[in-house]
Amino acid sequence: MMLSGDIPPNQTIYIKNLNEKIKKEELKRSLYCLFSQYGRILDVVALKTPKLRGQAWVCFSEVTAASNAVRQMQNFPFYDKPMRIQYAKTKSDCIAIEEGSYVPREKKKKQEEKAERKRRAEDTPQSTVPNGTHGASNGASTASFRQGPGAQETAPPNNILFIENLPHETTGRMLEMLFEQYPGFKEVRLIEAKPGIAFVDFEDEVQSSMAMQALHGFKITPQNAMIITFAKK
DNA sequence: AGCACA
Repeated sequence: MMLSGDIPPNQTIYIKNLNEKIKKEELKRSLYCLFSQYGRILDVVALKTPKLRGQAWVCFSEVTAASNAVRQMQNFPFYDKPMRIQYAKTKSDCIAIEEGSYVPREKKKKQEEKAERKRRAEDTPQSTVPNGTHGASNGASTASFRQGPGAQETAPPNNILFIENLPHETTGRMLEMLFEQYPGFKEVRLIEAKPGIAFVDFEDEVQSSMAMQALHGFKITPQNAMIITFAKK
């Protein structure tokens, strides 16, 4: 049983059945946030051409990351549509470049060039992104991968985030100020019996993922970088 | 359904 459709493993995953109403830039950012839990992402490609809308490619630095993503995120409801994920059929340019094997592809035929010009016109300029994603970040917030390829217990996405390593003095209000700037925020729950941890609720897993990506590693004090994972179900 | 990187 090869459910992935007979495509051999690839560092890049191909995603289809994406919600076509989402603007390209937002889609790419959300995919980046959602998939960065599986490994380092080198590139996210999404086009809004008639032929390519509703699809995207996410390039990982490791095949194992791609494999985990294909399995664990299969059918994940993303903007109200289940993602269909396969390995990409070909090697991504960004991967080839990293390997030093990149050769610019053949010049396109006239036909295709015409189609491409047409696409430029249709790919209407998207209004600039409204939300303040780049709000809070101090130094250590971007990279969330300590473990190398190998041991990996990635919790499945959850609309509830689990926060650890908080200073015991942390108040609910402090955490609210950090998390409420992200769309879908509902509430912070401190655990009285267990100082240093908290749960933060979001409307859905996509939104919790965005906040996690943005705030993981955020230093509340120099000794207290927040550790954020999806809460266990 | 549809596999690109300009």
